[in-house]
Amino acid sequence: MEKLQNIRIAVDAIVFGYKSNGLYVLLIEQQFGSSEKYWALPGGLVKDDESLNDAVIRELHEETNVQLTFMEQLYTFGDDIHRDSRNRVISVAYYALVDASSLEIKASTDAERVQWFKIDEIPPLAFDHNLILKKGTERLKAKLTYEPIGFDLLPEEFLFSDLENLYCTILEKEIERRNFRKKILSFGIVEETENYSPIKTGRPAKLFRFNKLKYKELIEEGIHFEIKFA
Amino acid sequence: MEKLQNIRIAVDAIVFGYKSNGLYVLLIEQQFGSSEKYWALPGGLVKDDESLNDAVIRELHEETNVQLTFMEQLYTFGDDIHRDSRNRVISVAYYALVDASSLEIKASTDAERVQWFKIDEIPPLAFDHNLILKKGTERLKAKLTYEPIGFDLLPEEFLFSDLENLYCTILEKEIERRNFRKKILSFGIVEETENYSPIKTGRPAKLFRFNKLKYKELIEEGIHFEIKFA
DNA sequence: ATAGTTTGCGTTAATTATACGCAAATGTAG
DNA sequence: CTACATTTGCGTATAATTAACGCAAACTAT
Repeated sequence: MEKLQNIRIAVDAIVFGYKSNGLYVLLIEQQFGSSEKYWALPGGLVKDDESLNDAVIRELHEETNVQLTFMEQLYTFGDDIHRDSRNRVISVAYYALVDASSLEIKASTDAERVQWFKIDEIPPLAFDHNLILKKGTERLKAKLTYEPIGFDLLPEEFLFSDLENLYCTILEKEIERRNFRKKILSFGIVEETENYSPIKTGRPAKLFRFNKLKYKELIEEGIHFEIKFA
Repeated sequence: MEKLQNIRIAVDAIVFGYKSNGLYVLLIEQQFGSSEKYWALPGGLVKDDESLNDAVIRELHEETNVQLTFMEQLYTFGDDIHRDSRNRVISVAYYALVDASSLEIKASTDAERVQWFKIDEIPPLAFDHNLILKKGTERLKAKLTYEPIGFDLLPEEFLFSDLENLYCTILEKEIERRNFRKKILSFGIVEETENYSPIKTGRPAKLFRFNKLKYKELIEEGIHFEIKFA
């Protein structure tokens, strides 16, 4: 007769948002026991009849109110047996992107407070969530260079300088503005709209849009999206 | 009062091996119920007090006898609630590499038979293991192009033509022999030994060795290993 | 000896990346 | 109204890398 496992399984999500001054992460404040409060990644236990994916979506909906533009499994954290001091919990971590420019977040009953934190100003988090976040940030950086997910952090229509700044700030690298533009345009996945930015400084700038369909077509044909820097 | 979860957690491992005529995977034959036998990836339930990593190592040791040269977490399969028809089981899949040229495998009590299968001759597997294997193969292909893990499939000392063939067969691409050699050597992570191959056809060939230490040094300095093909 | 095979080193042309130059189109300060 | 600061958008010269191929060296088998 097989002895039943005593391991719990949870999901946690890193929600990334970009604003012009940096990369942000959504954290919630949770109460532990009677007094201790900790900031933590949104997440919770998986239900018996629910897919991992659904579990993440449910937890995010319960605790925040974000409209995801991208989500992907990150890693499963189960090597540290005591990552949760109360029970053995294995966490399947996800990371997601949102357009933070058009976003309201809510604080529901589950989580007392929900707040954006700048990626380089993260407080000590519950469990091993700092570790999860580190891994997530590395993955985001890596992915940004070989898949066009930067657009998922921006509004539908955006300035080239926004895109450029996004790459600069997330990858922490300098970029040559003119070569960057040439490269992105050469892929043929970004098209200009007839709209102009309302910003009133310098030469008026066209707004651009990412053509996801076109990108998928080109992938079929075998193009290789890559943004490298010195 | 919190209701306990009724979800089991397992690990499964894809063990890749390379022989001169192709890429292979290690499968075990398992008995289900009274009559049905299925080939499956080695794996099993995680123990309460055991890390995920240890669980994989233990299962592989119990069921096979392989000496791993590389192992990494692949993906966690938990979206199909009925992937195991008996219970809800979430599987954390790993993939590993071995030098198959110097390898004996055993069949222990757990698994009746253990066998290498060529990657394009895989039978229908238990659970969703065909899906896991597909994802693992894609990951191996991708990783091969941006990290020097091909060496983990070869013996300590190898011929350049072996390395070249490995890349050709796994990535299913043609490569230009002379440019490939130049590229690999230009990274400075492969050094020639004073030994020669015992093969008695054509010009005698030097044996080469991968310098892992040197690779790590160069990574620190920021080199970017990449093998691309048309 | 001669043919067949694989290795090892090289050269050249094509492509891609890098580093800039500079005019256009606005707002703003004087 | 003019000069200036600012940001956009397009271009060009040069360096670096990649792709395509030539060919001799060093062996074995016949």
